[in-house]
Amino acid sequence: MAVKYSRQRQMIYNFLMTRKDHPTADVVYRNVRQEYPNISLGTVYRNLTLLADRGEILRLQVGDGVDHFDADTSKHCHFFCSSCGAVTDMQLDCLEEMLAKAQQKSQGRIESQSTCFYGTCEKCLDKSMEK
Amino acid sequence: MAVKYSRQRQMIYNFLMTRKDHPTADVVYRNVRQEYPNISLGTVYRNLTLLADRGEILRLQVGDGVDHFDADTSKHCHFFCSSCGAVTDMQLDCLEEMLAKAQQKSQGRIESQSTCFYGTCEKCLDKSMEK
DNA sequence: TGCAAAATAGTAATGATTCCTATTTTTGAA
DNA sequence: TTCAAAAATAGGAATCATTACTATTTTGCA
Repeated sequence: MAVKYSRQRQMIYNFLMTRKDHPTADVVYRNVRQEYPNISLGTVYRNLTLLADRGEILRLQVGDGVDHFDADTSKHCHFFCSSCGAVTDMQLDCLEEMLAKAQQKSQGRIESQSTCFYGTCEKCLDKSMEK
Repeated sequence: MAVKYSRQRQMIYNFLMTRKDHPTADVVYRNVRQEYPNISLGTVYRNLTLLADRGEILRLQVGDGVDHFDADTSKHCHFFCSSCGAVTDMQLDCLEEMLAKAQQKSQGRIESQSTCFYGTCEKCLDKSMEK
């Protein structure tokens, strides 16, 4: 099943590259539709899954019941604000080391890792101060 | 909304304590039903959510589309085998340190962390060797 | 250019989880 | 112990993110 080019997939990927807020499939759909009005939601889902399966993007699950997508496939962590639902990047330099340690401890083969921190983001902290 | 005792919740929690394989709500339901035949699936979901919200159990999302639950709330990581779907525990000693580093880097308040490794477990590696 | 493989749009189906409501259980106080 | 308010339950309906289906269109190689 060789992958063939499609304008829709290109637009989905391009859109994802412009965003650092880890949009959901529905957000991708609503945005791409502005430029390409009759793209279908199914196409968005199918292509996000295809891109994720091929390792070109990341699928994130942060616990809000919806999958998020990230065009940045470099090793990094995420932070989920349980107050506003924002998903942000976090760079931590110990990830390589952590993966190595895990591989040592495991009898299986470890291929990837995902870390998410939970709490309240700066903006939401400030807002709760104001009250 | 004070929490009142219920036999159903007690059985759900007791069952979860006996298991180290991080069962899903449906697995909890099917097992608890053996001893308490007319418990309802909604009750299982409601209580798992209540227990998780109160921090007495953990809700895990490993990417298979279903939530898993863990009665072990101590700091540890998980490993998800993408071949058989098993979820196992992994002890890594760098978690405290990692949380501290993350808190340093973040302007927000970090409350918890979740790490999952992905790959193929020992059993599945062995099976694929046999062929 | 012609054609098989792949992709799409649009819609229906799935399935985990949540919601709803009448009834039952729990628990603190009289 | 009895009573009543608050909380919980069973059972079923509803939700909603995601996937599956199918007729049609697009892609890309020979």
